[in-house]
Parts: sequence; C-alpha cells; structure tokens
Amino acid sequence: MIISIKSSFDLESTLFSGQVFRWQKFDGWYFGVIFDHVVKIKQIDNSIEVYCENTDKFFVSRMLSKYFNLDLDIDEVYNQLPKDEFVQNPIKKYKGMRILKQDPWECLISFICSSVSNIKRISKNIEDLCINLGNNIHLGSYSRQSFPTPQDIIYAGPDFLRELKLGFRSEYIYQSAKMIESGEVNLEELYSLSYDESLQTLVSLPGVGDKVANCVLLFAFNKLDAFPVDVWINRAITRNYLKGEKLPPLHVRNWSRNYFGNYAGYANHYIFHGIRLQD
DNA sequence: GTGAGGCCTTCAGC
DNA sequence: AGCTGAAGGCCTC
Repeated sequence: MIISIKSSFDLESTLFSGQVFRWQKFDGWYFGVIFDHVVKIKQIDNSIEVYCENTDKFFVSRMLSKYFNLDLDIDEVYNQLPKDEFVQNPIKKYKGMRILKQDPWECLISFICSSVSNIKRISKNIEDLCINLGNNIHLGSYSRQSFPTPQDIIYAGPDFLRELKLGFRSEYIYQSAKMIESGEVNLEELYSLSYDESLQTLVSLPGVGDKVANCVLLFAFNKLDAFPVDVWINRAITRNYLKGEKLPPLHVRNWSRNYFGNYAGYANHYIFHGIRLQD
C-alpha cells in the first residue's frame, strides 16, 4: 500500500532524530511498533510504502497518517519560523523531518529513561522493557513486543527494573506507573489542556522535570510550542542568540518560546538534530 | 530562590 | 588492565 504525502517528508530523519527509540532498519525497510501494531514501511519519493499482510489497509493508513501527523503542512511550519540561518540551515538540511504523535505513556517512560543517558542506551532500556514485560505481536514472521502497560510495570516492581539496568530511573518509572494506574494523573486529558496546565501535571510525576515534560508534550501530545532545553540546546541557544551568557534552562525555554513562536518545538528539534549529527 | 552533589550504568579515553 | 569522567536530568539538602 502507498500513502502519498502532500508536503516534504524525510522518514529516516523523522525516525532517527532522538524523538522515538524503537524503530529498526533492515534492507531499506523500517520496522516499528505503534501501539499494539507491528509496522513495516519505507519511503519512496514523497510517499510511504506500507507492507501489509492480512491487515485492514484503511486502518493502517489512518494510523500512520495520525502518527506522522500528515495533515500538518510542514512547509507552512517552516514559513512561520524566524528567517535567521541558525534555524533555517538545519531545516534546509533535514527538510521533511516531522514531529510524531506518539503514545503518551510510552513517550513518557522513554524520556524518564533519557536522563543522564544517550540514544543507544535509551533504546536498549526500552527494548528490554518490551521484551521482558510486553506482549508478543508480529507481522508475518517478524516478531516484536508491545510496550508494557502501567500494570505490567507495577507487577514487575522496581527491583526487576533495576535488573534491567534502568538504574536510578527504576523508582521513577515504577512510581509514575502507580500514579497513572491509580488515576491520580490522567494522560488522556492532557490533550485538551493548555501548555502550562499539561506541563504542570506532567512535572508532578517523579523523574519528570521541565525538560522531560516538554519532550512528552512535543513528541506525544503535539504541543508544537513546547521547547525542551537540555545541555546541548541550552549551549546552542545561548551562544547563538544570547551572547554566550550562562543562563538557566527555564530562562532559555521561555526566551525561545517567545522568539520562535507557535512552532518553537519544530525549531528546537531541527537545531537539536543539527548539532547532534555535526560530529 | 539558587546551586552543588549524588544517583545507576555504560563507554570512551587515557 | 584498571581507573576516571561524562552522558539528552531530577531530586534533595
């Protein structure tokens, strides 16, 4: 099945820019799991080829269209960002890289795992969680696992998470799972809340500070004005726009949201991807 | 209100 | 070989 896309598209950059950690590439095909579905896709020109097998094509098409946010005209996003070359250069270079609409729960746990870590280790942590605690799912002879539910995490317990080498993040993940399972925090309702309100809810979870919360708002909840500030972004923004002044992350976040506007999150991700790949 | 130190584990660099 | 520091942050004192 072919899904054609109206605006720019770059599948490789989209899947391997550090916003999501479960995609694997073999023989030019990208294999991933979206909710409980194994997906096999590749890019052909400006469209996505989807490998289907006994699956409802209409359903898969809708699912991917939502996941990649294909209704968003990304060229219009570029137009609305500032014209300075610091943001326009990586846009030119990785034109078509999209911000996904991931499963909030998986995204949350992924970014709790990201603290003092790196993409390679985060990916291994997440995959180990799925292999040990998820359900088997498959596409033809290709097998993967679904992302474990909060219940699965609670049942496993913090000691088991430590055995999976999640380190000090184990307690955070376990406690967050409990708060979500109990209903104390309801992720679904964040879709309809404002940036400030949803941010406030997310940072009430253990292991979730301003940076992690902004990642979840951006990569799962499609709040495109979210602006995660890690050490790299902090350095990049202060050096290029703020005279190299040493400023706290919150200050850089607020300045950037004001400067870049409604699509600040897109600016963030392009700048981040640019500096991450430049060595 | 702000800042330094500790935290699991891995991996690169001496 | 074995040590040391850093790695996409958060929490606590």
